Amino acid sequence: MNDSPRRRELTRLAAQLFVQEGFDRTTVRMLAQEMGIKSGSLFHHFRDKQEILCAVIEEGTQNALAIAREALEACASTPEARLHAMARAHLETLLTDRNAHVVALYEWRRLDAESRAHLSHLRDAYEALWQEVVGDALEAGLIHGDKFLVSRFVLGALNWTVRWYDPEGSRTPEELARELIAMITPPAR
Amino acid sequence: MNDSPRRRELTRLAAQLFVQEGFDRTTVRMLAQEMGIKSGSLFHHFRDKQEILCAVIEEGTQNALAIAREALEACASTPEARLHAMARAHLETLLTDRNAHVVALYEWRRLDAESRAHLSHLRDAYEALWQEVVGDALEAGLIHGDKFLVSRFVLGALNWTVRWYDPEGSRTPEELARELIAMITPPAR
DNA sequence: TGTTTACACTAGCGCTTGCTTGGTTATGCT
DNA sequence: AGCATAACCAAGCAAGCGCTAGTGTAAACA
Repeated sequence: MNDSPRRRELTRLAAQLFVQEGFDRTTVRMLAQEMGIKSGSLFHHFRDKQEILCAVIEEGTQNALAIAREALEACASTPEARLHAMARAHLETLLTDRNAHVVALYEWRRLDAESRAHLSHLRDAYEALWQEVVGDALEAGLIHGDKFLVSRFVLGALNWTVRWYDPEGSRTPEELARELIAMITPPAR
Repeated sequence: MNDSPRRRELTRLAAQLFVQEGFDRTTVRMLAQEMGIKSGSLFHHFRDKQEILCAVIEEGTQNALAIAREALEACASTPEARLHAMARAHLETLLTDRNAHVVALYEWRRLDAESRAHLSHLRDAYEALWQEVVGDALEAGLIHGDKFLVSRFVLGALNWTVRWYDPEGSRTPEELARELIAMITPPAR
């Protein structure tokens, strides 16, 4: 019941369906068909439908966390570079792992109590990373305001992009990140 | 089938249930019970379940639009005052009409094609208002960046507040609006 | 060679869903 | 008084839901 390569693949397919139809409207039969098996076979890989949702969100969040940490290690250590790296990493995960993140954003409330508690820790770790980077930028005088408030405003702006951002359009995540950081930092430095 | 006072009341109750349970998990029987009638009677007021969702979102959006327009008329005509008035109005609607807005944010995709088309116009009108105010602030040199991009970033930051903002907490919408505007405007003016 | 393990199948149980039907009661106008 | 209309109810249909039980099969291991 733990994670096999097959389960990974199924989780990816499930994420896609959850985005298209929403969690509640996605039936186990639809999931099974998309996976090329019968509905009964699905419960060999997942205990119940809830566990599929949990798996989708967990993988998405874990990827986001990993990518953010890599980005921080790879970039320069100036507060501005770190801020930019975080924003860019966030936007890139939002694209490469789009389905999982849309599910995490829109179907969070369908999680039962224990799944939610488990995943909350992951999400909190990610937000703590943001607060750390934002805090450093504040101390350096790069931006101004309250650490938690700024973190939340920025995360909101970034997450909202899934509503309007078109990957086929002219802007890259790199540019988008730069424009966001430019918006909250004074023009003359 | 059009809007009676009773229908208004029912719409308000529906919004509350949709927030608690989500649209798909809210059954017509739950709706009816909350309204103090039997499930069959529900279809005297609404053609089908979809129409209830549509009514909830329509009223929320129309209120937001009205309140934003009032706020703009009531405030000073400087770009900064107008920006602040819009942010504050948005946060206040998000509070007073919280249920309807949460539904609009999270259950938008459950709308069928025609409802969505109808409501898109309302939403576009609201966003156009923001773009106008942001555009003026840009021309006045108050903020910098792209008109559409800034509008979307700001709207994202504001809408995200429904995830974390606690009305019982120490911050008022007024303060929150001020802090957001401060974040995107250079400190020295 | 015999046994285990992983994965899939068929069949269907018990329950809930949105919505309809056909009829009853309350309100208010003429 | 007579009538129209709005609001409601009890009962239930057809479809679909998540999930279970029991079985088959092919590869991996002893």
